[in-house]
Amino acid sequence: MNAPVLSHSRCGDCPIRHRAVCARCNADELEELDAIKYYRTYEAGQPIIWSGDVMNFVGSVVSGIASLTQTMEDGRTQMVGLLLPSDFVGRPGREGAAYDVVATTDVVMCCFRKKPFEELMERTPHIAHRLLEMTLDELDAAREWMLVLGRKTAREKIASLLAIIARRDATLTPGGATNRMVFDLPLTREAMADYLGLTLETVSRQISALKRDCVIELEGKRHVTVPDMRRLMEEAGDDSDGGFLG
Amino acid sequence: MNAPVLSHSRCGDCPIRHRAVCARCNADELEELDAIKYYRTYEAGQPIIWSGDVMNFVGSVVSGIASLTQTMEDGRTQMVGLLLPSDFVGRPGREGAAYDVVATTDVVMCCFRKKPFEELMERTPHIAHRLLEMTLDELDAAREWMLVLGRKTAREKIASLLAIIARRDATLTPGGATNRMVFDLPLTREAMADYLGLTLETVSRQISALKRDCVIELEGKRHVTVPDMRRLMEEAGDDSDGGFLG
DNA sequence: GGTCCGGATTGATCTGGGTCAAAGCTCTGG
DNA sequence: CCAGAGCTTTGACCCAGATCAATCCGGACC
Repeated sequence: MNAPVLSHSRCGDCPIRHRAVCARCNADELEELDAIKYYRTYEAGQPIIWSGDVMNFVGSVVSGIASLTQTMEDGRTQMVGLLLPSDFVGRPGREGAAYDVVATTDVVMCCFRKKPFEELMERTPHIAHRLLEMTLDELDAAREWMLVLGRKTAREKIASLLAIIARRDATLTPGGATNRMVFDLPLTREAMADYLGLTLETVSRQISALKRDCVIELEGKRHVTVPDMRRLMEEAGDDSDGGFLG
Repeated sequence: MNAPVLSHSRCGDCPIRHRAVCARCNADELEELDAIKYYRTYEAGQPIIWSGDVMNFVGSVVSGIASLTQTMEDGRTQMVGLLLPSDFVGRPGREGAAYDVVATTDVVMCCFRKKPFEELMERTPHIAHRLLEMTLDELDAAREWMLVLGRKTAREKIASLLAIIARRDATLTPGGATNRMVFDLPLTREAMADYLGLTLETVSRQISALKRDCVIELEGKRHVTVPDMRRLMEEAGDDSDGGFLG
């Protein structure tokens, strides 16, 4: 069931190093990280951790998408975070996991054994500092999402989700109008519903509505073109441009 | 408009020291904190910081309640955090504030000037460590709240809020049944609505319903008695007891 | 080709919570 | 004592989104 451990590679080569916890490490520190580092793969749908389990590692997503979810006894579930490549998983200094972590697509994780990682962190202020930064980022994202969940309409929720995914995933189509974007939805309608606090039927209807109104174009069920990001941001009820338009 | 700076007092005397950032500091470090520390008061309703403002301090709430809110252009607002005594405000390493912070009741804050605080943090790993812990706590709270906002019914939302306030504020009535609790609501119906993603009318109706069903007793509009916390937790749709029952 | 199966879409209907409106409390100040 | 302001409650009605149910689509596999 557990996927095989992949080959080691120098931490400096890690494909996510630019945003990762080790971004500012010197040679000695990288050496140490390499010693406790390993890669691990998970198939789409596979659980990575269950809420309450003891977590013996921390790490970053290298590729694929994982989600953090909370579930009530009666089955209602709410996704509380989306882990995209370079996002960090794990809570240094905490024993157990606080949420279920599930691989939404096939996922490759870059993991560090927890105990030695914490020891290294103890000795290396800039790693603790970087972790604090990343945690503050997550906190901001969580709180932004609270506004989406608490106050936005279904249509605005969908637009907000598309905007977030575009911000992280999409490539500006070169040469075209500056604010055209193209990407693949990494989530099923049901997963979107769980993220947005909606039902999958409502998600489907609102996506159809956005398509009908030419806010987005769809090719198949997953491939999305946003002809005008500005328009999408308006639909999201978001005044700021999210930092990706000039 | 700005409230007067209160008298200094040794950091060791700080009434919130038990949970505060300086909980583990030695004498030298406390000395340093004292040098950059001051108290500040805000009246109920007064803004403490506006979203986007440059923040030149960090600090903790000593007494009173403040709230973090986000507002859309059309006026819809969502409270994204409740700051109770001992909670930390401010984002070390960040320039601006991310949300509006408003004093919901009269508030006393224990503040540290930001620049020197950050320098001290740079030199003092356990402060950075403590901040990371506190930020992780906030992240957990935010994500727990996402489940409330996304998936719970109005009645469950109210019960969840009452449970949270009880957990932080209430005293177990000594001698009585072990799980009886009494406290004062520190929020108006409107503020509750903003926290819960509801309207104030719905909040009022659901509180009346909980009263009618004997889940709570009300004396005036703010003084609440919970005769059986277990029952309240059930109403909140929360299987766990939140850690305060035997 | 056909059949299965796991999404996704679309329609019909229902309902929880929003909206609009009218009182009702309680405190302050004259 | 009354008047007014601010908060709260309650009622009547409405609508966005949930629920229930019927297809539909596009692979994978025989």
